Amino acid sequence: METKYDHKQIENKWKEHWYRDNIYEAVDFSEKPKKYILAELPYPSGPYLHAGHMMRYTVPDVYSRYLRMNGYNVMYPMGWDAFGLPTEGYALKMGKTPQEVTEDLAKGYKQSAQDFGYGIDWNREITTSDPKYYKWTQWLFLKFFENGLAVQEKMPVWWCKELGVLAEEEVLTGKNGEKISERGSYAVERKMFKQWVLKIPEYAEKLIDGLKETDFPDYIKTAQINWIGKSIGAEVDFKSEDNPIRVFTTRIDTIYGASAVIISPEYADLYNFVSEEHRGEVETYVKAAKQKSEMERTTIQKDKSGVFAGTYVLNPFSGEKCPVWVADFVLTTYGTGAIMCVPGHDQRDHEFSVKYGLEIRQVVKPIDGENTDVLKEPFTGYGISINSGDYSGKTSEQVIKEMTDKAEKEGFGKFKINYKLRDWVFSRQRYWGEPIPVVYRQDGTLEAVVDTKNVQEVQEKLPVELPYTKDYAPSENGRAPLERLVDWVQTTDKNGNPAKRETETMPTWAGSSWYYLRYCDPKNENAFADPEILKYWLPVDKYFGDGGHTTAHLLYSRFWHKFFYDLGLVPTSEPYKWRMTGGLLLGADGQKMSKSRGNVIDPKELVDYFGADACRLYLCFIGPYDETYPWDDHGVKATKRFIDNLFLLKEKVSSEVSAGLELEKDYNLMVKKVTEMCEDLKMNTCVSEFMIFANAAKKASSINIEQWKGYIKLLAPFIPFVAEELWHEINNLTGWDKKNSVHLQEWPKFDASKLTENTLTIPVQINGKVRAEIELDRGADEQSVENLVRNNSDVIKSLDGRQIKKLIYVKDKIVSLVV
RNA sequence: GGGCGAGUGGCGGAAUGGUAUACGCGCACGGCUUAGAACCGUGUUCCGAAAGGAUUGGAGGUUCGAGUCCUCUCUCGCCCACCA
Repeated sequence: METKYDHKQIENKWKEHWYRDNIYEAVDFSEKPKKYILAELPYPSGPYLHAGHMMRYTVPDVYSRYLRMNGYNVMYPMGWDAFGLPTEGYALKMGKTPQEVTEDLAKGYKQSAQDFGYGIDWNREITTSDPKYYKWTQWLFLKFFENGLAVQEKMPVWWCKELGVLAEEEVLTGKNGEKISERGSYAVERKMFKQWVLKIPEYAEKLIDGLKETDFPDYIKTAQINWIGKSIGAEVDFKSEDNPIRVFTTRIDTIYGASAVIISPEYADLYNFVSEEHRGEVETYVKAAKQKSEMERTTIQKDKSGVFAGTYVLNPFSGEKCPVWVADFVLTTYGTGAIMCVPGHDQRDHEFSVKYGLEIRQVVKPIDGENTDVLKEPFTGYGISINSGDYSGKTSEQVIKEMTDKAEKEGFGKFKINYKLRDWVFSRQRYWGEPIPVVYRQDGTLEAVVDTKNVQEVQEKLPVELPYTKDYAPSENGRAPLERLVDWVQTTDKNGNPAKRETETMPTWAGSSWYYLRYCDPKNENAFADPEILKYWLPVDKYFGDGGHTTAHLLYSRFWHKFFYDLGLVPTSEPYKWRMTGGLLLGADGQKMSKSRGNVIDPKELVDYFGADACRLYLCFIGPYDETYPWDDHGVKATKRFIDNLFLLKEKVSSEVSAGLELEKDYNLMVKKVTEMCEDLKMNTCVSEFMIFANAAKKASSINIEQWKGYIKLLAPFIPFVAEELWHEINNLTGWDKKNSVHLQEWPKFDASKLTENTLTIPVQINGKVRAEIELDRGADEQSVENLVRNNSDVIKSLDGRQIKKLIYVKDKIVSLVV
């Protein structure tokens, strides 16, 4: 295509100046007000940033450039989340070590971010796999350890032989309901393993409460609240000759309707509740359930199954005998692993009871007295208790309180809050991650490598460096690869006795849980960050990231932050003030980009061919940030054409006083709108405004030089290279001086007096339909407008003799007639 | 099954309760070209020759006035999924 400028030459020239002089520097303690704009850091997994990254980082870059020109001290940092599976996977594929590829990939990513002209302060670049960085990841981990929030627990975890242990969040449900790994789509199964876990449920309440302090959009708040899954209820014992069975319920008030107590197949002392005669049957069932759990237990089974255990327990309120059943729809990992089955008032219990012929009894009736048939359909709402002894006639809320109190007083139960949020499995049987800085003493007990408060010890012994090895591939047996480095594993404890190092490593999430803190003070060797500097920069003002991270990364890092806040390590109780989730960029065919489909967009090719500015402008123009779009070559061509036209418009610029008069309104309106839209992050409509002005300017006889300068400044955040070029040209700046960069200039202002005209045309509606237009003076009074309307020929024609019953005049906007 | 979000031209999309379809793509016609590409100009929601009429997934409602607010309903997307 024909082009009016040599984008390569322009880009190379300005890139060189900008980054050498670090014009996008974020200054600690600057007098200017600060803005911390953050976009999730990428994990290096290819030689160049991919198209999705461009989509993720361009709008935040435009926004931070806008803020910088508006007088803010802006930090828009970038780093590389190099530890973890993506980079390790890439290294395995390339037959190199992760260390080697990380260095190359980080270089390539940095280069591509600069090719795109991102306004990043590169003095703050970080890499999570850099020992200087993960020294502090380890130190922070030890804070959790010292405070009992990082512990080892034997627990069922997702496991697959390709990847080892996976976190709940790394497992997805496949097309047929089978569980697969997020990465690689391998079949996963449940296994019992001793695992490091972070006790995030201890912060469940604070994580819910803290949302109030943020300006997150509601859908993100709700997603987090739902994920945490708070349930208020009670635990109650059903007595037996042996130990009682304790159940968790949110509806203790329905206990008179309990037809059974159901325990999960993995229930700890299950066989205490199985009679001799039912033992065989139960064993078969438990075995089958286990099989299922190892294969595809979670295949969506609306179909419930279970077996009678042959024994009975006593309902603590009614004193009735209650049969004990075993069923795999009851989860071991939630509540107590046992439930009371109330078929009249719970959907699942209803299905189960219908299938096995258990008694269905109504113990709550709707408050409005409507008839319900619990035999057909359970009634799950609150209402009035019936058939419930002394409790009958009282409201559900009342009964819940009274029953819980009684259970507590008499010692057979208690008030209880449960959360769906589980312990965060924090160890991985992989090589490429932060070594967990703990040793096993000879007696098998654990010891932290250092006392985090002992400054000298920290400097001497952290980080526990990940030993270099070419033999880093995951083990067939799922054991940690570091176990194979026998010499490394051997160490000593604090007392000089032989000890063994922990060989498991932290998950990818570790480094990214606190990276936004490190950006504030990235080179600090004595602390993860200086408290005073953190106080200056925190919280993050705007956080842009991936939709998939709403319940994983975003929750994790809030958890870390809140814990650090409790320790007095960070100055704010929340890390992020505001969050926006970005959409995806699809291939031109509307499908997710993938090599197998052959629809992958290569940003390097695009930048080479169209230039960075055209690509940036297209990504802004394509639509709102949080939506998903297919790539469209025609779209970039259009933005490229727009930039080309700037080089034609340039010829019309004049410094004559009379120049550009006809554009005054267009220009001022554009400044006003673009300013407001940038504030609202509506970059797509900003581009429309630029085009509208260009269209008007094309028709105008001349453009005033001041208008042109303002236009270039408005364009600067969007097309930084061309803007810099045009700025230097119009100002006759021949050499480079940082302070003359367009990106450090002040944002244009608009003249409100140029926006309004004295006469305007407004529509006249008759019964809701526009029938005429009238011309009037701005601010005209109702009487004069009515005269205009009544004498308007179109109105007279449309009225066709009918009388005006009512006239509504919205000043300077519209006239509405009712006839 | 639950939660959240969204439905506007052939397409991406725009619209503080106040002239729906801005801006761009595509398309059509014209110009420039030996020709094509590129570029430039004009037009382009639909029906209709026009006058006019219809139109924001569908059905109701509130209002002088609804894409926007309320109720019901359909479809799609994302997240979660037996959490007692």
